[in-house]
Amino acid sequence: MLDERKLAVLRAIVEDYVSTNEPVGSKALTDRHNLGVSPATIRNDMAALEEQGYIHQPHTSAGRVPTDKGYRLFVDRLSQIKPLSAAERRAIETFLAGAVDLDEIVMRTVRLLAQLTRQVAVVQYPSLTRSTVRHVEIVPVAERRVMLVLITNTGRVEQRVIEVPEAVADDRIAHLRAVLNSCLDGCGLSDVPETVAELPDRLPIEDRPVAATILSVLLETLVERHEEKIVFAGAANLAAADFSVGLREVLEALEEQVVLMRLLGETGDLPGLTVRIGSENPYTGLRGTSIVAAGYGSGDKELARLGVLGPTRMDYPVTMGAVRAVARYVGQILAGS
Amino acid sequence: MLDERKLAVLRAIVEDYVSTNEPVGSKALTDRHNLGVSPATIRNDMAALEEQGYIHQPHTSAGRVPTDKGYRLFVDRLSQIKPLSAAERRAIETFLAGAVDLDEIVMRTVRLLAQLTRQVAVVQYPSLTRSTVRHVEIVPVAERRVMLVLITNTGRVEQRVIEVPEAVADDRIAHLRAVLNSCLDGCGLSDVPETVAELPDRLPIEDRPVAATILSVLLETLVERHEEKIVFAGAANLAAADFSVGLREVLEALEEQVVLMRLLGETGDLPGLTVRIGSENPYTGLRGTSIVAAGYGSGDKELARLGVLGPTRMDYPVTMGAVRAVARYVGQILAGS
DNA sequence: TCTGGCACTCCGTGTTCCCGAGTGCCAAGT
DNA sequence: ACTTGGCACTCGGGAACACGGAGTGCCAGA
Repeated sequence: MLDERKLAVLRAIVEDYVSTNEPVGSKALTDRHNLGVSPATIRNDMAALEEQGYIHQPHTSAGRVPTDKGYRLFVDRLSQIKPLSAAERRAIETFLAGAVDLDEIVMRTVRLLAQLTRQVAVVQYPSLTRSTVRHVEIVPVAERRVMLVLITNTGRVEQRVIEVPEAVADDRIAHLRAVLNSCLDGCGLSDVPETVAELPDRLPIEDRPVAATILSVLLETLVERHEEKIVFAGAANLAAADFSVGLREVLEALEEQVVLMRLLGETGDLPGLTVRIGSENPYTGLRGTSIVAAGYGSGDKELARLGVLGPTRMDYPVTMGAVRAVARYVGQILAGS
Repeated sequence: MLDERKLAVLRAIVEDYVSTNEPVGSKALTDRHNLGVSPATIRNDMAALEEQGYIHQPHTSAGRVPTDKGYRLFVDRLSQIKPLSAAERRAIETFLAGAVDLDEIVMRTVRLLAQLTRQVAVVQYPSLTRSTVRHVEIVPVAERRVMLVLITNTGRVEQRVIEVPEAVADDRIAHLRAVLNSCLDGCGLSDVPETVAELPDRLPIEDRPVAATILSVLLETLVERHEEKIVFAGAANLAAADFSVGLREVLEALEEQVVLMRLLGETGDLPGLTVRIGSENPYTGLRGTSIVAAGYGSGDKELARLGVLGPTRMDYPVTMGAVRAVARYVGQILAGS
């Protein structure tokens, strides 16, 4: 049904269209790729490809343009992820290595990815729920106020100011802190509620009200932040691409955390690398855009996701290479810090 | 030179042009505003205004459009800041009140401002150097690693992982923490270097190398963050405005922290409220845009700035009202937290 | 100093026309 | 059974053109 040559034609169409941004005709194809056959033959193949929905012509007497289905086939079977050049890899390393805290790692990552791919980059903060507790700190800041600081193994820091029901002496705070830490050190965040459940019973009775208040805030912190934080960068690249129409919608989608979450979120077929092409993606305002996303994390567990968003007409092999590489490096950085 | 009526004409031109986005002619003016004179008279006034550079006609036989100089006069002398409606004020309060930490306050503020003005909002994080130390925490995280956490009175938290030259027992850490806090509590961040300078001398000699390491990181943290953090939101509003040309440049400027800093930074004439119109602003890519900015802070000292950026053709009275109001509310929230 | 009248200037829109790229199909060739 | 060259056809997009209308500047009169 789709012999070898038809696939080659499709591949050539995608490549040419991506690089020229103009519908590609049979003549141009035989000129730029040596397919060894005449334009007429190509036309027959193109008719077949169109018949099956892989390409489409905007008007009679125009060249062909790949459809979403065509891109899909291209990504799945006709292309190979293009690794980064050594120079690019070095650039990534040096650029990311300079970051001093989590905020900066994320910030640098998203900028790097935007610059590397010349598209909009999106990075999700490492998930709280999948990381583990490194330290819990309780700090008195006023007579009846304490600050709770939670530090995770990914370097994330959460803090809350808590009103406690009564003034508490410093040594009692210190004791509570010690107990908490001995319980929670290394504990997965999703296991915290369980671990903490019967903790008040092990405390002197007079400390229980305070402890309960603090613990409830701690638990709240965990669930509240389950809706993750996401940042993006490179919006200027959108304007550069000929996004004349729909730019508005795309920008709006980018500012909706929820939409972004869903785009990055649902994981795909390839191990770790998800490509969602045009109409495949769940949000109607993004019909004309594709998403290339990957999970990242320290070690083997996926902490969060990152990716880029660009016009359907993007250079998939290069983009996929960049996303995969950046995801790996960020993982390493997080593991090492 | 500019009598009362000419000013009225200028005001009318600005108002009409802002609302219709089309060059406004003498006929339209007499129709929409009752100026009590005929179109011919208006034409004479317009000729005078053009002569002096307040308005400009794109082509012969087109209406007039305000120049930057015209907008400037309008802002300075012809308009009054328009206060928000009660409903809007309530909306601000409830929206900002829900924030739990500094990140969220800033995030909500920038979104709120974008939504309120339908333009791009820009918010600078409260300056570290102008705030004071609320607490310093030193937390051992591994054999030879400690985490330094600095909490300021604005709720900002900075943390750094530090490699120390030798393993340090917990009680020595605790002692160092106590000393640090007793020195620094309430200390203005800019005074920290001085305050801390001779601190190692007051410690047991064996603690000094460790203390020195930690202190140097602490000082580094202070200066590093002097280049402030800035966020923006509402880019979609740019696309909605008819920014057909230059959108690219504007988006690029928005992603350049440095440019944003300068835009917000230099404070202007009105107490706390800066308006920079079109070519008045320092960055060439932003020729077609105006910035309305204000300082905000808890109490009377200005911690940082916020503002909006939009086309020169913006509704200045309303925008200025919104910016001023939001700045005030954020100040209150920060003071109260 | 204001006003009505008048000739003039262009912008934007709509129309028409034409060129060229690209197609589909067919008949002939391998 | 494919492939190929030839050919008529289609249609989009740019150039040329005309025209209506909004707006102007200027002048003479009130």
